[in-house]
Amino acid sequence: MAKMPEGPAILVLRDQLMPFKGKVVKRAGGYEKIPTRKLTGKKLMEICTWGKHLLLVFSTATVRIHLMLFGRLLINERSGGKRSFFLEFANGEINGYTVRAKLLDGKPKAFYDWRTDIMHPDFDATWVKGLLQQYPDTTIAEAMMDQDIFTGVGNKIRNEALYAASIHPLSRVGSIPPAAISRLIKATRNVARKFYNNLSGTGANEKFAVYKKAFAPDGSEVTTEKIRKTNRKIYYSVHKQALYR
DNA sequence: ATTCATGTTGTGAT
DNA sequence: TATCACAACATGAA
Repeated sequence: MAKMPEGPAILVLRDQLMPFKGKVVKRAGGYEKIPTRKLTGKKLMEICTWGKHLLLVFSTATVRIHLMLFGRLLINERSGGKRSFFLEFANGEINGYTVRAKLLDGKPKAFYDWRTDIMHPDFDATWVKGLLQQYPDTTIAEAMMDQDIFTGVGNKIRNEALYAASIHPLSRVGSIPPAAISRLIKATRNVARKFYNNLSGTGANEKFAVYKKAFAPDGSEVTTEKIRKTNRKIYYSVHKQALYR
């Protein structure tokens, strides 16, 4: 399985892990500094996600897995190198390479709010809109990468959603008309859903409007810019995306 | 050999 | 004290 760090990809991962739901851990380990011994003999009660976090829920604790930029989670398969986190069951194994793992003391409900998770049924557009209002001077490009506002959004979804909503990434949040904000939130969920469908279906997601493109679908030129602050690139069409400042 | 990439956290300077 | 810019980390493909 390829690297797949944005929200939709993590949800696909969850789907693929379902055969292990309800199964008992035979052996757990990895070089991540968490007490994996505690997991031996425990039943994997539930598997869920919060944005880019993959959550393995046990009766008294939850393992939070994050793939960062390079992480891979292989199912019933191993590759070279040491596993940073793994679980072995009677019916197969989950092998994490360069994934981060952390043990949370308790159930996910105690830690997470799904109103901001773009992949979750509890997503609440009004709530997210309210959160955005707290950052009027921030650029929308930056706000979209904030996992406490747009949980699960990564660089691909951000750029594609801004294009779909016709908003320039360097627009100031406070200057964007409310209707355009609503459009953006809707577009974000649409883009994410499409990514999820593509990944579930073909296992790949390679179709982009502006991300890493030279020209947008409408024929206009795509501008690429590296934001120094975050060291990430934005891709946008000056022609199509309105700048609010 | 070098550069770049779907990400986050910690540190030192201001 | 708070904020900000950058370093650090980890891997594989081009």
